[in-house]
Amino acid sequence: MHSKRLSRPMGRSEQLLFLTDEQLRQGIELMFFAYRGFTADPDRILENYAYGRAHHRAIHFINRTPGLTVNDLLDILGVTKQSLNRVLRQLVTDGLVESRVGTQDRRQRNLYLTDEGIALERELSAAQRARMRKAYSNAGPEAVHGFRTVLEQMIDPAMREKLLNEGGGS
Amino acid sequence: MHSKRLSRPMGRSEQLLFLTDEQLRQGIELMFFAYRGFTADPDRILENYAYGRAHHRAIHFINRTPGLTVNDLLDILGVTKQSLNRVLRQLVTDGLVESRVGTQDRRQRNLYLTDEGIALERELSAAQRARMRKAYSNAGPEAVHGFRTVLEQMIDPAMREKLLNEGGGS
DNA sequence: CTTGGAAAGTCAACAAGACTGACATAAACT
DNA sequence: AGTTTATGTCAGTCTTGTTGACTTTCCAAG
Repeated sequence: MHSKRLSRPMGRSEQLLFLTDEQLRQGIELMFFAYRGFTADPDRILENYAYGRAHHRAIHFINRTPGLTVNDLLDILGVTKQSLNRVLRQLVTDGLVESRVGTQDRRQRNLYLTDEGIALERELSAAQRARMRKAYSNAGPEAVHGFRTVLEQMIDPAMREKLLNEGGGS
Repeated sequence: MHSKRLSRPMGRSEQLLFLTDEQLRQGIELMFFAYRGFTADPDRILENYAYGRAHHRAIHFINRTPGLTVNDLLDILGVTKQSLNRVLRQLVTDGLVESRVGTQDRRQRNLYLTDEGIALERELSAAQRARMRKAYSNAGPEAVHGFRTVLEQMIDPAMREKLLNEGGGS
């Protein structure tokens, strides 16, 4: 255990980390309320389009990695193909997502946002980034680093590896 | 780390915080994946009881504040009373929650966990605390402080006030 | 005291978005 | 040729949200 030293004197590591059940409970509730705040803005926007969080997630990751396959998206989102397919079909029908037959492997479908899809993605991510930016600014750079460090630890190990194999940590 | 160039000169705080869209996007995805990890353990446990996340939330907050009214819980959870009522009815029927008619105002119902309810709450929160404890330990005390600071900033202001009026600062 | 409105809670019906299972098609692999 | 893989679809179920209509209880104005 790599324990960072604090400026003030401390006892055992439990004390250092304030790992009482009460402290942990506060952390748990913080996650709950913060996640709700985090999704509030996009949820409001999506109501105007008769879409839901599922559509947002699909749009987000297609935007991040244009040309990814349905299977790639399935791995990221962790839902069933039937569930994803309903959402994807709507987005393709509505002209927000384009599904092109793969070039090397023609069983695959490569997914891309259309101009309209890009426009919605911008609207959604702008709102979410604004909230994130405000939270970061108010908290300060040291806090942001800690925020990221703890959150990374909370991700399921298998998923964390996948992310590191592409996103490239800071 | 590929640093993006901005079109305008950065203000001091922005420079410090690296608030590029790419950095913010990483924060957004971190929230998404971390929240999924955060709820994974309870979700697994709840399957054995044919309950869902909604039941977990109700149980959690009844345990935290025994005797709270349905309206109190409604304010915390931010769902409709009809939605909460279904969940609550199941829990009462199954003998995990007791609903006592209010003493001063008999329209109200004060909610308490039964021994069985307390047992399930323990099982769920033990799993969640274990994950939180591990994340905290791996990240270190300074990171934990930053984590809490940023998350607090992400909560909707109205909700944050409510929490401060009871939970007390760290 | 009565009455009318507001508040708390309940019942019923419906919708979004997860799930499973079965099956179809096309392409790739062996 | 036969099997596996990638994708898509149909049908049905479950959880958990929603709205609308309703009862019971409380309180306050007449």
